[in-house]
Parts: sequence; structure tokens; C-alpha cells
Amino acid sequence: MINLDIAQRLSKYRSVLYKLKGLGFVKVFSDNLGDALGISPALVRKDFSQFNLTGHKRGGYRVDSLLEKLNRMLGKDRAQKIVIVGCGKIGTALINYQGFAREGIEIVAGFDVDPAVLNATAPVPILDLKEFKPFVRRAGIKVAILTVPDNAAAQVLDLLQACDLRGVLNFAPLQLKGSEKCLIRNINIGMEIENLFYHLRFSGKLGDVAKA
Amino acid sequence: MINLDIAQRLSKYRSVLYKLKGLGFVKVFSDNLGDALGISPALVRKDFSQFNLTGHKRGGYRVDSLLEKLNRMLGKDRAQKIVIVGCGKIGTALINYQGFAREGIEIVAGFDVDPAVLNATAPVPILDLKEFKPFVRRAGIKVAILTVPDNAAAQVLDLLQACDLRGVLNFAPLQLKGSEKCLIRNINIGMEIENLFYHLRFSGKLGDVAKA
DNA sequence: TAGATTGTTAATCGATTAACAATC
DNA sequence: TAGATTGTTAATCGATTAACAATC
Repeated sequence: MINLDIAQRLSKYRSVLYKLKGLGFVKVFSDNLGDALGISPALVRKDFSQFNLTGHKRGGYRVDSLLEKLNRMLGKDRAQKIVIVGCGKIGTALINYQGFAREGIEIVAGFDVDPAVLNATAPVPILDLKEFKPFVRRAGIKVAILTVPDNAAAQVLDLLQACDLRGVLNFAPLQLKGSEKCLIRNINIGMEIENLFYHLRFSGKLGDVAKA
Repeated sequence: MINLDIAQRLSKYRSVLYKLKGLGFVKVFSDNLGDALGISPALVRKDFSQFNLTGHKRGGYRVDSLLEKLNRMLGKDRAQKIVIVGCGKIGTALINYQGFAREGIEIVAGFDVDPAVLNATAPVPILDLKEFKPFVRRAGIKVAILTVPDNAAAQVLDLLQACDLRGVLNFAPLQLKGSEKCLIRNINIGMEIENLFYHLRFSGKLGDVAKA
């Protein structure tokens, strides 16, 4: 019973509000946010009312108060600890990516099966996958990024679910299915590229096809 | 007038069909594909009829023929040449990622402004951004992956659009807006993680909120 | 007060599904 | 032929927007 789109809009509201705050805005109207997100002001108000983000009949919404509540809703009121499973090229790049810290996301460890990449003393330790279960239990990790080869993905996902992980961001190029307990977001870069080529070919033409 | 979701489904049909072909399937029914994608068989048939992918009243659809047509529609009948703009950690990891070749995607060059990373003689040459315009003109490149720091993203996007690029996959952590000419797909990893934490907090509860 | 904006209800819109005639 | 499946039309469903009373 989860609507994926509203969660994404909450993140976007938050991002826009920080920009507006940086510009000195103290209050903001549903019109402003609607324009920024390319949606109607009515939808902004509807989203907000659904989460009891209240405004003032003539004074709009207070930026600070909105940000505070959105941060709490999006889990930004505490460090968001995650692990990375699969320390190949993409996994390693993500471990070293500085943008996470800025967003309050902390990668606390990487895991792999290849002894050559293990390094328990690095700033972000790279541990043997065997240690995964005790580690995430102890640290209370609930979210992981999955960057293993595609032929290992399904098996590793089973492990993650057995360890009570609740959210997985999957970069392996296959569509993993989640469960009640564990939500999966698949990022398939090849498919995204394919999509861009598709639109390259069909942009503007689909309307005609539909008419025909 | 473009429907983003149908394009994604076409990619998924293709992916599933290859798996079925590997299992020896010669024909397939809308029921099979609906199950595999988690949608109704009616939608499968509707999608197919929209693109004149025809079947047989009792014999379903021929796997080979579907794949051939889908490959053509998705631009898989020729090499999909792309470039990568921004050769930092993530850009470099993508350049070295082997999965693209398997999907018929060819990274023909990387671009950066940092002289230290340039290397014109590498298998995938890393060129100065100054050479971007003549290069993509000559090679007819229409799609790029954007992996530059966020403070450079908007400016570099202007360059891409000025060079008549038509599709961009953006990894910079800000929401870039496309245009009629140029479609942009934003992949914001931080936002995806945020999303997972949001669902961690609200899963199962949103229904209640909606009722209240 | 007059004007502007919220919060919410009703209307709209588009995507998905159900249903079924056609037909293999 | 009887049974099964497509292709398409009509019904449903949910998300978005329009409208407007409440009120600051």
C-alpha cells in the first residue's frame, strides 16, 4: 500500500527547500514548490496535508519548519548507516564517493568474497562476506547497496533478507523482486541507456502511433 | 507525448524473453509475460498491439520474432555508442564496467577537464572536454552519461545540448531538467537511499494515514 | 475590508484491467 | 468441434488537478 511517487516528491521538496533557504526564503507557497517540481500547487498542498505539514491560510509554509519535519520523515535526523555488498569497481567507487557524507549517509563497511580486496583497517573496512550477518546484527544495519556480479545477485539478496535487511539498492543488471519485509530499488544502467535510445527513435512519433 | 513507463516495460519484455529463449521457449503467451513483469496479460497485449507486435489467436507470440522487433525498437540492432562526461571515480568505474558491452553499448570516449586524467591512447580514450564538440559531431554521438561534480553539471549540460546530444543519463546529485530536444534521466543515489529509509519508517503505515 | 492562500472536496484524466467477440 | 488465446472495446481505478469555502 505504498505509493512510490509521493516519497520521491518528499525528497524533492526537501532538496528545493534547501535551495530556497540558501536564497534567504523564510516562507514558501504551494505555487513556488509546484513550479519547482513541475506539478500543480494543489498536489503540493495535498501531499503536505497527508503528512500533517500545515501552513497558514495567507502566509504559506515556513521553510524551516517544513525542512525540520521533512528531515525527520526522511530519516535525516540521524546518520543513515548503510553497507555496500560487492566491492568491485562500482562498489569501490561508491565507497569513496564523497556525496553521501553531505547527505548524512554513512557507509560503515563494504563486503566481498574476494580475499584480495579485503581490508579490515581501511577507513571504511572491507570485510569478508562471512562476517556480514554478525556485523549488520550488531550495528543494526537495515539498508544496503548491492553491487555484486549479476550471477551472484539473487543468492546474495537471500543472505541480505535472512539478515533482516529492509531496503536494498540494486545495481546488478537484473530485476530483483522485493518482499513485504524488504523493499528493492533496481538501478539498471544498461536499461536506462536503452531507454534513452528508444526515446531518441520515437520521440514525437508515439503520439502518431497512438492515433493510428 | 511520451509515456516513460511503456518504454521501460519494453526493455523488461526483452530481458524476460531472452531468459525464456535460454530456457528453450519458442512461443510465449501474454499470461507468461504478465506474470514475469507483475502486470496483467491485458496490458502486455495492449503494449504489443500499440507497436504492431502481433501474435496468433491461439499460438501466442513467437519469441524470436518478438525479440527481433524489440531489438530494433530499442536500438539494439546496431552498436549503441555513448560517451562519458566526467572521469572521476564513478565515471571511471563506468568506463571499465564490462556489463555495457554485453548489452551492445559501447563507450567510445571519456571527457574531463583535469589534465591529470587525460589519456588519448587508452582503449577508451579520455579526452579534454574542449574536444567534445568536434568529437561527438564527427562520431554522431547522441547519448551521454554525465558524471561530473554537481557544481559543474548545469554548465556541462548546456554544452551537451549545444552539441545536439539527445539523451543524458545524469549521476550528478541534482535534478536536471530536459528539453524537447534532449531527454534527461536523473539517477540520484542519495535520494534513492533516502527513499529506502523513508519506506523503512512508513511501510505499512501509510495506509493508516490515508484512512485517517 | 479586500485580497491571497490554505485545506479539502468534487471533477478530470490517463493508465490499467476486465470482458468478450473473433478466430486459430 | 471444443478450447484457448489474441486484439480491442468498455469499465475501473487511482492519481492529479480544479474549484472553492474557510480564514488569515
